[in-house]
Amino acid sequence: MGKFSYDYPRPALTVDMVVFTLREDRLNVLLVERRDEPFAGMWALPGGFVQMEESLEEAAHRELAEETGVSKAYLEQLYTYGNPGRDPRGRVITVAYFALIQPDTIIRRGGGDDAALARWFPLGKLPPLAFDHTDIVTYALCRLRYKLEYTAVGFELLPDQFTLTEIQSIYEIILGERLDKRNFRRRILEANVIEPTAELRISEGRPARLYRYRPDAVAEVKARRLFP
Amino acid sequence: MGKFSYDYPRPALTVDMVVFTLREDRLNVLLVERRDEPFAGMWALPGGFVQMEESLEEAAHRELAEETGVSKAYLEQLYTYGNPGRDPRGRVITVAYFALIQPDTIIRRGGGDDAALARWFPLGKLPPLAFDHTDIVTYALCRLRYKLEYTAVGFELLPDQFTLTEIQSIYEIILGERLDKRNFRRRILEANVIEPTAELRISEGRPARLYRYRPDAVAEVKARRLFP
DNA sequence: CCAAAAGTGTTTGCTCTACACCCATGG
DNA sequence: CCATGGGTGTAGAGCAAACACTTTTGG
Repeated sequence: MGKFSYDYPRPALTVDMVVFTLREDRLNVLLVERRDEPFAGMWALPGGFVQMEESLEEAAHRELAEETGVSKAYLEQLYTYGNPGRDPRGRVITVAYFALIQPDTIIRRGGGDDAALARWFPLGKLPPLAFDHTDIVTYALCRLRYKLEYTAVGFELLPDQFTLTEIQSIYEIILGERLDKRNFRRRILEANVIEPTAELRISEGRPARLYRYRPDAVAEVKARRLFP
Repeated sequence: MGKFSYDYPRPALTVDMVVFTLREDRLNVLLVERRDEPFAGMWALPGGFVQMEESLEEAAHRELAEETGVSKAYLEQLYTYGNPGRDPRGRVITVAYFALIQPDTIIRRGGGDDAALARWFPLGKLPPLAFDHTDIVTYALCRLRYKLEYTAVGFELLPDQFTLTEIQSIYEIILGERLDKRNFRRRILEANVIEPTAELRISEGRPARLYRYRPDAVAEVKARRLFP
């Protein structure tokens, strides 16, 4: 490493978030409209500068809260993008995160001082994005699908209590394929990551047992893939 | 994202590499001895500052070449570490990479101007490391094992031609367990990632067929895990 | 009693694992 | 001909996939 000098010019450092949620049976991504150049008027991932006294994860949580009002979310570091030229104004490195939030979380559309208009877009109907953000979204989706098969991350997209049919439909939406009801139920119950509650959800048809995620469940599943 | 100002104070940005190779039937990590404070005299991961005109990956390749003379290596981004306080001199974010290089690659021990003494250490005999580098090595090993099961990354640790017994022992060393010879051979051949050459390796006992990695093989294996 | 969604087991095929002997060469 | 490492197949177990009907409630 040699002489460790601080006199070099430094790139700027930001965090950007790919925030997923479920709306109307589709996976959606949160985007904000840029007010300033470059790419003014285009949509972009929410994000911002990392402050000097906060960790990267804290920066991600803070930016998410500032721009959307969401204070609790599952966050995971995705990848760090640093090609020169990805920002026309100069050298900007961004640490990308992906976030999962529960449906019906209220998004504050343009609350904080740093906030622009924030909107959900269903995947597949994304507008052109600023910077290299389309690449980031593509990679985030790939990672989400991959993680879903090996971990219990799908529960982050559900409210605290949910029916088995609801969680199955989460998996079907994200993976983009239909799953067998009996096999799915058997596997998710054998995986021991959820437990039944005493309550039922009453709607049309026969009431459904409500389950909750077991907080003590191991996040990473060692054995073979859980799902599908 | 709001007002995109460049007047904020900026953290410094480095890349650090966890370079793995095989030596004497053990997985080894390359470390350099620090000459300057802080942690002068301690061992650390090779790495250095990202220049303004190079990508992160280019920076990693350049630092690896400068400090070790190694110009060709498999490189993959691992994780970005940015806790305030990880460097006592100020805010330094590091993008960690892991690298795999073929055995018997000659390491230049202190060639370039930026180079300190570089040495291989077998895993399990690592000295205390500077900064948070022990965490980084631990995570890199975890990721290497994980990737080995789902991808064909193990070939990066082998010379261009190799015998089936040699690649099996790579897997055994990294995974830390013995594998069944027949099952291993069947699976690796069915995976279609290697092809036989016309040559044999002659040593003690019956000569062994040499194989080579198929460059057109898909790196990520979609189906079930390949190995073990 | 009808519509709507919840809930429930078994059979079949396939994949993974365990396991032992013969082969080719050099000395 | 002996020592050394290379190379090969099969049987059994466990896991995953396909598949259809009964149950409970509200209207």
